[in-house]
Amino acid sequence: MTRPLKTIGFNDHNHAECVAGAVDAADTHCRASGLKLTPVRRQVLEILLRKHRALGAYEILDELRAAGFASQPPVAYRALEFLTAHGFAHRIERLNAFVACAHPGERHAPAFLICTSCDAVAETPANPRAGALARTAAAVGFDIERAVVEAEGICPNCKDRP
Amino acid sequence: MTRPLKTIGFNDHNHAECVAGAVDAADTHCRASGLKLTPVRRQVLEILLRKHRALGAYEILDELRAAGFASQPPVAYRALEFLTAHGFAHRIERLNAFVACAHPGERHAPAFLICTSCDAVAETPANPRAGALARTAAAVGFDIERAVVEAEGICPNCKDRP
DNA sequence: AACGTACTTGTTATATTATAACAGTCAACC
DNA sequence: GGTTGACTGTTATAATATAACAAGTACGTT
Repeated sequence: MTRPLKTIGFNDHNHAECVAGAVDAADTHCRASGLKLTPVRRQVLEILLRKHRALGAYEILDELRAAGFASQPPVAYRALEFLTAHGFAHRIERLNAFVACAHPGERHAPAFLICTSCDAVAETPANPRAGALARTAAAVGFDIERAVVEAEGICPNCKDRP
Repeated sequence: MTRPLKTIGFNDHNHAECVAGAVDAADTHCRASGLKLTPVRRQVLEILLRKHRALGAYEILDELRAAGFASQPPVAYRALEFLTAHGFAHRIERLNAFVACAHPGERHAPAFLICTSCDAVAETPANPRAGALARTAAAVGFDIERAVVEAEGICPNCKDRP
């Protein structure tokens, strides 16, 4: 039995397993779609998954360097472009940072909960076609193609232990 | 008689009047609240209102320079900090840019429609406490303090004249 | 008027985030 | 086995943002 309300990112879990599983899933998806999960890309995905929070491009670059990869900015940015383009990671506009995707593979419209106390970022599905904004947009004739939805606040863990 | 559906930012209007009115409103609000709408701040607000789109800090800086003000980055950033802190302007995270507020004065939670074709930005009221994201947050015990909601797409003007 | 205080501005320097441009590498395909 | 296209490495630089401190200004108090 699953606990859906706990699956959006603020709960404890077996992290090694979670990382390996997500990398495997990305691997499988790439194979199936003719995409190349090259060593740099895989490494960046693994870094994001392991840190399990939003990382700036230059933090990722430091980790890449530590892992023996090239460490010039374009290396990180190109890997991140690949990962975000194919839904394996997302950019958090508010933080100029990146997180591994919680629901990789499927095309989806994510929304994020950002804890301002511990910097944790949780992803949750959004529906750009529902809600007041979608109705407003429709009413004025604006066609929404993509939406950035990032809520900042205090996560349950930080609330419990202030 | 007003046309409420047309008031969110994509319509034509008497722009000189709209700028002057908004600056006056800010002026009045500042006087009433003990805030200082200093020359630089007023000028930045006027620049934002006149351009009527999202402007980067360095674009604003160029305009400030043209108007005879100091032109080092902190000058612009400080004015923008004042204007955004008091609700006379908003930061658009997606664009690293700023827009004049469409509903200055009142404390409010704005959402934005950003046209990817003509760069127009329209503001519309959002309610962070309604909607699916708010329910998800409540369900997991996340307290939302602030939300970034920025939809990108094609505005009615660009749709009509492609 | 003289003073103190809080805030605002001007300025220098630098940090942080991101991309352009081009040369070299590699794997897949014909 | 050569061509092609994608990926990587590297240099350089662009774009966005802030720290730190000196100097000026408004304003209430004496």
